[in-house]
Amino acid sequence: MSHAAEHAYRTIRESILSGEFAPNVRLKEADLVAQCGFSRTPVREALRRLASEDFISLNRNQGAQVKAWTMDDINDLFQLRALLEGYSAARAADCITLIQLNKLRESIKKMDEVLASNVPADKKVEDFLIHNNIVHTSIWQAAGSERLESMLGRLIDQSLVIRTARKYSLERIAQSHHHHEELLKSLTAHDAQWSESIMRSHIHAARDALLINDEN
Amino acid sequence: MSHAAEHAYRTIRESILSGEFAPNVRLKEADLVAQCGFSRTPVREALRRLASEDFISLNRNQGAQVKAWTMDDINDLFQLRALLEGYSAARAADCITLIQLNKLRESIKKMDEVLASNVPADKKVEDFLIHNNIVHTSIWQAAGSERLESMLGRLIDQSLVIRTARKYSLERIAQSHHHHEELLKSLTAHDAQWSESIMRSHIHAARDALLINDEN
DNA sequence: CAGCCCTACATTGTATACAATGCTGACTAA
DNA sequence: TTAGTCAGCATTGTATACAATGTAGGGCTG
Repeated sequence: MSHAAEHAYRTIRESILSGEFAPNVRLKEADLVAQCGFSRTPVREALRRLASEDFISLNRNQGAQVKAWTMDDINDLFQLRALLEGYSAARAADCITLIQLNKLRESIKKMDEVLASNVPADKKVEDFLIHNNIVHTSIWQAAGSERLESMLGRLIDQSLVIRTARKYSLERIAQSHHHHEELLKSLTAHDAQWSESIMRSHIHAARDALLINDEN
Repeated sequence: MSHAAEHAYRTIRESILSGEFAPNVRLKEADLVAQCGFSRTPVREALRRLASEDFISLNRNQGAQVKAWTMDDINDLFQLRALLEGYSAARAADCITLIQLNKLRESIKKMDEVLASNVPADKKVEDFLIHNNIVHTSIWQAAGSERLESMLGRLIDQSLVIRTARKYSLERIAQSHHHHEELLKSLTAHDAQWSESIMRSHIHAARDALLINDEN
């Protein structure tokens, strides 16, 4: 994607993720042009891409609208994530290399350090999520399917929409961390079934955490 | 998608599927404009969409190139299809309605008629594939997840690229038809595991058929 | 003669003007 | 009063001109 279009894409996407553009709000090209400073062409390109990634819906001659998610959508999303991430873990178990395992171990160690560190809880959560993300993408890569990787990437992106403004408790994160450690064991043992099961649990637990938070 | 852009999209897509645009061929905007009669704007929009659907790859300032598929890609594609279509069948088994079951029965009956009819083999195969497609999409719908539906839609579209110029033998199609009949039974019984298993077999058999053909 | 740079061209990226479309609200007729 | 129609406007769709970028080929230099 070219420079202006890429920039427009990121800008609009961030505005949706941050909640600035609320669900069901209509996005007019002219406004977006004013906001990000490029002409309509790259803005339109960004909108098409956002539509293909399910952030917005486009209706002919009626412009773009930020998508609203129902509880069913969220459940659906996590069920599919559980299925695909589980599959990804199983495949990774079969063919993960020592180098990849070491990288994984490294990231998990960093999470340990983050949890043990003496920084504010918010910062802790933020840092943790960064390494969490690395762990997951590393496993996708180890699974060795670009197609699977891109499908999962999209699903994760979509779940970011939901996560906005949610708080993760430190207890939840500690649980999540235990999953990671078990995952490292199962992958080291090259045990596909074990890896798949623990990964599925991990995703289901994440969904549970979100839905619990939602009731606050 | 708007009229001109939609038309350009279909035109280019058909040219790729038919093999007119061979793998690794570079697609220049100017040529495509000449071919489909619209201006560059809708053609560019079509190219972006085709890229997001993995038909082509785009490099900044270097235009579009038709994607080439390796044997690994094909295997990957069908593995993911087996996983997702299996999941879709399992979900459908849980919640399929009598009306949906009747529609399915109807399509399968039509396939029966096609197989029993006295038309040329080519025409038979073509008609069969149309109803085959209806059966699959009906099951996705019954599964009740739009996200799953759209993911499967993309995977199927991609497998069309491979199918180009392949011949399906009537024996293979008959086998496929047996799967459909068994699937109807398992769904009628609301048996999720059975439905998932038979669907997975169905997809794996389809892959096998393609790869066998490839060796001719 | 080989390697590098530099220019000209081919191609894509961006801006903007113009066309087409759908919506809103006022006016008319039953 | 209300339903329907039509004009004007707001907005998106398309075409095209211009800018930026990458590439190829020739000439220069060591």
